[in-house]
Amino acid sequence: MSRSNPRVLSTLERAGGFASAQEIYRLMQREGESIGLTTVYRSLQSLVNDKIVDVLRRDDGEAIYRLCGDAHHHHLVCKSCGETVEIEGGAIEKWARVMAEEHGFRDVGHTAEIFGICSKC
Amino acid sequence: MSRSNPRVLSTLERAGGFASAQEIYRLMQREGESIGLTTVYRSLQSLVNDKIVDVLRRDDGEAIYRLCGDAHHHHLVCKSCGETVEIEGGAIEKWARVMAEEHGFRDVGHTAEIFGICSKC
DNA sequence: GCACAAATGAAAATGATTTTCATTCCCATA
DNA sequence: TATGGGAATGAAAATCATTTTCATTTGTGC
Ligand SMILES: [Zn+2]
Ligand SMILES: [Zn+2]
Ligand SMILES: [Zn+2]
Ligand SMILES: [Zn+2]
Repeated sequence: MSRSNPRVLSTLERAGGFASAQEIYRLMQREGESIGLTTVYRSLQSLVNDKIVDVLRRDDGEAIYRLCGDAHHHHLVCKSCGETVEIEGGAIEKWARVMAEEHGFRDVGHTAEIFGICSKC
Repeated sequence: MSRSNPRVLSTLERAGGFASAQEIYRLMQREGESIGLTTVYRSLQSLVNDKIVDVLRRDDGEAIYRLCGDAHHHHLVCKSCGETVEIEGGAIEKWARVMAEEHGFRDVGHTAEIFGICSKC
C-alpha cells in the first residue's frame, strides 16, 4: 500500500475539508499542480486507512472525503440555487447517540441535511 | 415519467424488502421473468418518487431500495451487515424546522441517518 | 554508478446507472 | 374493426466514478 501524497491532503484542507476525489483532482489541475487521478484516489484511500479522513457518500453515490478533525456540522442546502449554509447539529447529536444506544449499535456516526428553498429564490 | 412495473415491486417484497436494482433484475431472470434492466431501474425510480420505497447506499456506493411504511421516519443502519432499523425522528423534526426558518428557507425537508455497528456484528 | 523498492500516471477495465431510440403495447375514438 | 397517438419496454450505447494494469520514473542505501 502506498503512502499518501501530501499535496492531496493539503488540497483537501484547502477545499474546506470536504470534497470528492474528482473535485480534488480538478482543483489541483486548475491550480497547475501536476498529479494523476490514480494518485489522488490512492492517497485518499491511504488517508482513510490511517483514519485521517472519513469517507461518506453523496446522494448520487459519489464518495466524499472529509478531514476527521474538522468541527462536526451539518448543511442547509437550497434545492434551487444550491446555496449551502453550515449549521450546528444541536439536538441531533444527542438524538443519534440515544437512538443508537437504544438499539445496541456502537461506533455510530450520522448524517443529516436540511433542504429547501432559500430566501433569494 | 413511466409508471412502475408491478412485478418489480413484487420482487422487491419477495427479496425481503431490501435489494439493489441489479439484484432485483438477477432475481427476476433466475425466476424466468422476462424484463429489461432498464425497466427495473425505471420502476424503482418511480417507486422512490411515489415514496413507496426508500433508497439508501451500500458502502460501495451501490443504491439499495427498501420498502417502507408511509409514516415519516429515519434509519439506523449497520455498516457491517446492512441491517436497518426504522426509527422516529424525535427532536430533529423540530430542529430542521427551526434551523430552516432561522435562515429564511421554505418548503423544507430533511434527511437524517445514523450508521454504526449492530450488536450482532 | 547500481540495484531494488516504492511511487506515479496513462490507459484500459469494471460496474452501476442513465440515455437513446426503435419497437411494441394499450386504449380511445371514428 | 381499424387506426392513431401516447405510454411502456428493452437492447445497445453512453456516462461516470472507481479500480486495475503495467511500464516508467524516482528515491535511497550501498
Ligand atoms: Zn436558493
Ligand atoms: Zn451531527
Ligand atoms: Zn450488523
Ligand atoms: Zn425527520
